[in-house]
Amino acid sequence: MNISAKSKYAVRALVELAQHNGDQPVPIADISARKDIPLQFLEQLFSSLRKAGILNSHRGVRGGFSFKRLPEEVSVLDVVEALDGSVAPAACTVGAPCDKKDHCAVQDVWMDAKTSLESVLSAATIADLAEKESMMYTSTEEMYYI
Amino acid sequence: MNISAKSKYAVRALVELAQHNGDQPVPIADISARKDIPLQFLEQLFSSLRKAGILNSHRGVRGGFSFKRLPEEVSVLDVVEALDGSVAPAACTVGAPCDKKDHCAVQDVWMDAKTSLESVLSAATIADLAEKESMMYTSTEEMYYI
DNA sequence: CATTAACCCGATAAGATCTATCAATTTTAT
DNA sequence: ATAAAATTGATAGATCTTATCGGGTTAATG
Repeated sequence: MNISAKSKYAVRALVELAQHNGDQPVPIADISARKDIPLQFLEQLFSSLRKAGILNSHRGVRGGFSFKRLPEEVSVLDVVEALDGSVAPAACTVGAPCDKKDHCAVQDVWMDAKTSLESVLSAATIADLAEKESMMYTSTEEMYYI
Repeated sequence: MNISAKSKYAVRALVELAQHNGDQPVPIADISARKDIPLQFLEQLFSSLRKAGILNSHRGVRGGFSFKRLPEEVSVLDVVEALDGSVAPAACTVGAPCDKKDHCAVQDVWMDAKTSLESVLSAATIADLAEKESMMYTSTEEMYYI
């Protein structure tokens, strides 16, 4: 059970984007530098997120990316599904043919796992995470100024 | 997010073993044939399950495998952890060092996912599944005898 | 209108992991 | 003795993941 580096990078990058969300699009080079994510890899990810309808892109000088959907309405599940596909832990839970010899009670367990994962990951939005991290940052900074 | 074929094979195999659980150990060749699992691959899996304290092995003629812990007390999580390790979807949730630049709210999400998965997978025992499948089998058979 | 910042796209390489098989050995009931 | 069965270590083959490369396109700006 693993969430790919793609999804982990992407969630961190989107949180960063949400924190810098003004009227200007943000170039991926900025995000790459701040979050220490390989630039060309991040390009691939954001390209997928654009195709998934989560981001807008703007080409040319002063271009970059911005949210197409509000960060409040983009969940971690949306990101993971856009980049890695379903979180189903077994193909038989998403329609793939199962070994017919099984009168398969096991499938129910994988299905429960899937449902449970979806529930957790859809509960967390990018906006939530951005706000949480801003608060963490603030309180950490305060440590130095007591 | 994927559960390996190893774990899926193993759970199915253990359900089969639970259904045949008498005083005699069951050879893996039988289980392999009934569940259509590659024999030598299954050997590896059962060897791991033995090392994990879930199964007993008996060598020689009339040998085979039997449960060391009762099927009622072996959860799907136990099996998955024995074969694939932790179900943690991100290394940072199990002690691996995280990128220090992050004031990381994202980690909480992966941690919730892990907890939720563990909860679902530990709720299902091999004995539960064996019983369910026996009932399914019975009712399917009845279909033919109406 | 030339320059440059930035995204776009397809290919591919490097590495890791997963799945499976092979060959040889050891144990033990009969 | 023989045969049934687990044990062990090596390794092949396939697939997936993680990047990187190299060129292309778009558009703001002076």
